Amino acid sequence: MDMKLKEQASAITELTFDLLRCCEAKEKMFAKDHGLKVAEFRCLRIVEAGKSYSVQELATSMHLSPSRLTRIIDGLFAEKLVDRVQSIEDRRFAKISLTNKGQTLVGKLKEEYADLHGEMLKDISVDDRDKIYQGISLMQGLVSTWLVRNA
Amino acid sequence: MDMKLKEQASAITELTFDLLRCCEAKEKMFAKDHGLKVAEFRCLRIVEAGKSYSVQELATSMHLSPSRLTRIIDGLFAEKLVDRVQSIEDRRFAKISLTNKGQTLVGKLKEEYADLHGEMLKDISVDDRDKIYQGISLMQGLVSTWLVRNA
DNA sequence: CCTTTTCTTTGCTAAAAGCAAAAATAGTGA
DNA sequence: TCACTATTTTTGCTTTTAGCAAAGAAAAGG
Repeated sequence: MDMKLKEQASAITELTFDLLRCCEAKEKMFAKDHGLKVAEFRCLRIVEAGKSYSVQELATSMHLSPSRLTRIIDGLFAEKLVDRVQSIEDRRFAKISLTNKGQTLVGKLKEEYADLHGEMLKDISVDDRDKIYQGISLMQGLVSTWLVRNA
Repeated sequence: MDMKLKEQASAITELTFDLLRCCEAKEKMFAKDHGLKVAEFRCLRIVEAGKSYSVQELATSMHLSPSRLTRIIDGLFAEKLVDRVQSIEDRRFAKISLTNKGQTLVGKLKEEYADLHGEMLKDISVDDRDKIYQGISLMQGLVSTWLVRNA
């Protein structure tokens, strides 16, 4: 009865584990090729041009501690990729946003990172790409809600 | 024409990125709950009972440097989870294998880690689980071969 | 034998990350 | 008002993760 679940769970566990290792290696390569630390790349990748973020927001969406984020932002600030201003409404909050230089870089990063994936995906069928999308989408949703419940 | 590819690549890039962060958080929680460092958990997860591995083999399959592996194995050895003996045929090689204690632990780890995924997967249909499997399987293959070509 | 190659370890350094305490600010109840 | 509490971020410190380059040890070939 639950045998099927157990089997599928095992198989998915294994695959996800391998995928994770590969994707980490991939991220590391990409960041290095662009003169960024992995943490910086990961951070830049989630900030959108024009929006501003608190340290906490960034920490939460990156699954890291606020103190860790302060350090990552320090680095980006030093490279003039982000601005950091105190919020006027509540001066405890920082407002982190991309500088012009940051926007340009992030635009390029997103484009090139998508191109890299395009390169990987170009030789398979549209259908298979859709299977990848659906599968990962489902999985991402599950892991995400599991985390909320269990963290 | 290639518009479809570009779109799909972007979407998959984004999703994979999010999935990665979540799975890393998940691994970290799991390792911590079992009194292991993340690197130790990752290493234990790939060694099978009865088999023996060289440092290099482990390094390659974990996408890490041999020197890093030496240190991880040091830790596991200190906890008496693995044995490390010199190969008799070629004494440059180390032969890393699980101790009894290690086998017991790894058995438990694998079971519980699969259970954790079973927990996540239990409320969706067999069909959706299969979609996850297929999607991740395809993606893992692509990233893996991309890495071989580009590393 | 001597040189070269291969596998692992060691010493050192950098990057990644968290914890606990401090600092700054906001909010609140007496 | 003012003392106390809560929130947000930063700082100091430590741990974990990771790689590089050199050293050590063993094999392989000339």
